[in-house]
Amino acid sequence: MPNPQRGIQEYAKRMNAVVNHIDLHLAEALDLDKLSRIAHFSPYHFHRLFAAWMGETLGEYLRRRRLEQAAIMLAGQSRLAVLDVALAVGFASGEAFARAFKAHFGCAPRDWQSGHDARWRNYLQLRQKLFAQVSNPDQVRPGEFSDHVDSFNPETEFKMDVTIQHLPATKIAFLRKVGPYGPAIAEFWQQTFVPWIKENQLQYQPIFGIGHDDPSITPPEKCRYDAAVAVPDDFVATGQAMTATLPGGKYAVCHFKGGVQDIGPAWMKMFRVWLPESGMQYDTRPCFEAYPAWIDDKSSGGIFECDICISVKPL
DNA sequence: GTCGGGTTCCGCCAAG
DNA sequence: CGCTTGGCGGAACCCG
Repeated sequence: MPNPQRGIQEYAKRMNAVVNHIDLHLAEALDLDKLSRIAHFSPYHFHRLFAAWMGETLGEYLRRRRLEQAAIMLAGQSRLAVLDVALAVGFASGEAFARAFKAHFGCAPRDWQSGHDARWRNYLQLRQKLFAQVSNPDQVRPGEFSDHVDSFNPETEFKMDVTIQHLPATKIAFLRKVGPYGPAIAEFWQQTFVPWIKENQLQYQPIFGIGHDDPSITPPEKCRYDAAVAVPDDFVATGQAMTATLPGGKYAVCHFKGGVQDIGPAWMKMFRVWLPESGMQYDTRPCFEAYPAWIDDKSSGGIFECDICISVKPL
């Protein structure tokens, strides 16, 4: 009779297909009927399974994803029209969007947008002050930068010299972690992902860390992270692993070298400082960190290198 | 896997 | 002028 382990993997595969489809087609009309067909379940059965699997109903998840995408777009592009953002994330009217946004984030879309704009203008001014005082670092009072984004390690080389690259689509196998970003990610690599890629003889393939959510917007316990490795087209996933295709297309690529505590702030800087000034806008394809291949002593001393890749499209 | 009913929330019109 | 809020009918969702 059927193996229960197989059953769980089959459910995971179907649920994952739906979640993937939602992220890639956020702007389209996605109702229960359509998504349940993708999952190969009947609508009503699917609804229950999804809620049990994800900890929120399909409707709640879909609305949350749309609002979070919108929040990212608004925070990064201060001149984007609210209505355009609403349509881009799949709301069919600006009114419904404004209401849902306020209910979720506690403020109107426009206030969120201008608030972020003001915060980051302020941040840029403080940063210029810091650079002006670089010959006399003692004059920078401790606590002047209270926000976590300012905790750059001097060892860190992060110059934001960004190039726009056209990356090819890549077949990947990945292990997903849902939970707070930060130290838990490093632990996840060491204890779960690295053993898995070694078992599968994949340690010399390009690898990727895919952060699907912005931790300043998505609740920490809902943040999704994929540790991924490039695989052949005919690769069959083993264990908890899933396969997917990393979409090709335009990415803003920037090299990072530094401590694990600085990678988060580097992402923030890219999104909130570089992106608004770039003439590009964030696209809904996933963003990721790219590593040429696994190196055993990669994180020795806490210093590592990677390329930060942000999916973009012209304004 | 299916059905039905209560409820929420969307989408349109209008005004602030 | 674009965005937000309020009212309202109806569709979609949610859950027993």
